[in-house]
Amino acid sequence: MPEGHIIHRLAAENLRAFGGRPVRATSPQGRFADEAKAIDGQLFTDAQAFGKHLFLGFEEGEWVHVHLGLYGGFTFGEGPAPEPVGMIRLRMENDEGYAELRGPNTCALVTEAQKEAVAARLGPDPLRADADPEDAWRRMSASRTTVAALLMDQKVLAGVGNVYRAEVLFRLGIDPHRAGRELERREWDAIWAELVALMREGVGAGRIDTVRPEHTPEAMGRPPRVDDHGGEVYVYRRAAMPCLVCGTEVRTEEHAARNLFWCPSCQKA
DNA sequence: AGCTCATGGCGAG
DNA sequence: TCGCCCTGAGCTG
Repeated sequence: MPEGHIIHRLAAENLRAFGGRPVRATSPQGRFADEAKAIDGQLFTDAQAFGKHLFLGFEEGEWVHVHLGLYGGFTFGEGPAPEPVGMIRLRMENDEGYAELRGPNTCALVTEAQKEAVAARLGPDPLRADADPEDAWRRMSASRTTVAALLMDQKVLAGVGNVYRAEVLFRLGIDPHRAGRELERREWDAIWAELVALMREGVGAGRIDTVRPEHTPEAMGRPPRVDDHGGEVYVYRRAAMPCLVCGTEVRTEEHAARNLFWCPSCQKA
């Protein structure tokens, strides 16, 4: 259940667990059996993240391309891997430990060229050092689509999902329904800066926390609340609850087939 | 046992 | 914009 911060974290975790050593690969579920056999026993050479896309590199030059989708996930364990439970698309093991991949939207063996093609069609990723926010601004500032939809469009920005988009717009007091072309340059600069800071923090924490110290439930004298996603947030999945800043009921609506959350009072046009 | 929901994305029309 | 794909948890009955 991942936005970009989790994918970058997984790249580091896979590299730490398997990097520079041979890895045993299997597909207990069977749906990745031929590909797992092809990489079985190779050196695990690299792990890279581009937005929500994860690439695991192997010595013969191919990559395992993973996209977790809505509910895919990795788990890591120490020691020998236990009997498979449930649908394990890919399991990797070495003498120290193992990793299991379940429910990915994508799990495919690809060439270097295919990997580059995936990276090329993505917008800048706030978590990557080589990201150029100007690419995103060009698309944003030319579009009649809403800022809410643009922030989730991976061709515009890579790695931002439903939680970060809701929280960044809240923190900057921006109405999600405004068109991209109506954004001011300074507002875009602030959005990018917030994404870089919040997502970096998310990589370290492994969860999304966006509430400023002065607005935490403790500071405000409210009962603590942590959502199922595991972080402390202003509006994401807080529909009909009081805004942590102004007390107005947080609103929700379906917006381009995803749930959008915002405070109608703090986020005005 | 069956439904509903979830931090995502693709292709068809 | 819709339907569909991936899987498991947390309900309801």
